[in-house]
Amino acid sequence: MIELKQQFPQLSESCLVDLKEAVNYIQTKTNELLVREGEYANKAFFILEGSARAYYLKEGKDITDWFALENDFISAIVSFFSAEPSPHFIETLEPSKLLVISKDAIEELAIKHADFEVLYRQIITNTMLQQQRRLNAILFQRAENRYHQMLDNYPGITQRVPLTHIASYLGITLETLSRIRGKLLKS
Amino acid sequence: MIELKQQFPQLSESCLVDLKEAVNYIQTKTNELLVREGEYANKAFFILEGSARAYYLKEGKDITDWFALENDFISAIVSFFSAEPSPHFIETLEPSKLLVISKDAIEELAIKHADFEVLYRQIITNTMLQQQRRLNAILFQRAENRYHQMLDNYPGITQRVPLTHIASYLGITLETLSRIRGKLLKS
DNA sequence: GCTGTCATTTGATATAAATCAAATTGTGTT
DNA sequence: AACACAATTTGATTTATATCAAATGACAGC
Repeated sequence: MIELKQQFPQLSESCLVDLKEAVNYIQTKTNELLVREGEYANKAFFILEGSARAYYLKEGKDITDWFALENDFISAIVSFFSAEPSPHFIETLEPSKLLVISKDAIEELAIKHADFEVLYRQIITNTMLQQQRRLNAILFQRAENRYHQMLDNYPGITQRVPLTHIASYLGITLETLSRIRGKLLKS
Repeated sequence: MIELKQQFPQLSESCLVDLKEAVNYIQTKTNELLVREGEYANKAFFILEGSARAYYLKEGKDITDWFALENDFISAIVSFFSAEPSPHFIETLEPSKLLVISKDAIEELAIKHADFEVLYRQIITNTMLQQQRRLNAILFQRAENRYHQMLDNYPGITQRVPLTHIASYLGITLETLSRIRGKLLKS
């Protein structure tokens, strides 16, 4: 409870009480699957500690679609929001502590508590805006700039996450990323 | 009123009454600016007839970021949702009939009417999912496939919108698009 | 401390698409 | 119809990044 209050100070007491009822707390090791491809992934995860990624397999290749670090939400958004089987897997990238909440519970909370509804809408909106930025980066920036931008947004990510995942997230190959990093060292 | 009811059959009568109060009806010619760069673009537009695009100027180049046809919403999403000055312009692409509604009015309606709130959240969610698809297309599909996908999603768009805009939306140059179209004719 | 496996780097070549430049087609206006 | 101007096509060359292939580095388990 105290924890939730710190994480979501904008929520009212009564909302926090109901939220506490609705969430489950779990702990994981590295590389534990939270969502599998094909599932109806009606759960969202909030990362208290550790990290996770959403990814999918495209012609056998593992493509990271989303990273989440501390205080981020992560879900298999396609399945979560459109109630289709998930194209995404979600896995932890480090030993992690997570809160889990079902979509039904979220919708209930949103109906009952206006402040929760605002938060929910904000999270969706922020996700959309972040995708907007990512789209922009991929359309109009060189691989090198995208990598630097990523370092700005997630400092230290290269120490926490294998480079393959970072490369596929940036839409480049592992080799290209390696060359970019190599060039950086010299200058 | 009758019009609104047809456009939004999921909304309750009382909500439709308030919505009617909140919207303005406007008619435009081709290439009329609805939003200018730098504005605080706190308006959303619903297209009854015609079409519009959101675009921005990137190093002098005109980049289309979003198309809207009949029954689509369009807004300068960055400014609309984050209350920053808009990087986007919005202009009509054909003579159009539009509904205009302010963000404040939307927020009020969302507080007062749960059904409107659901609709609002759905629109944001759909925008996010569409961006997800677009990102995917740009990351993993050839220019040629992206063009065909666009034709599937917006049949007849090439007759309604200059190719430059379609090219920049797809993240390719006008010349490349022209070659793709040329190749298509031969096969 | 060695060994095997996975992660990363480095190298050579191929390719989709960009860029630069010019030609052609289309369109609206007096 | 003739003109100007915008939209589109076509051509030659360049470039960023992918792909294929091999070498090196790092680290977990014996």
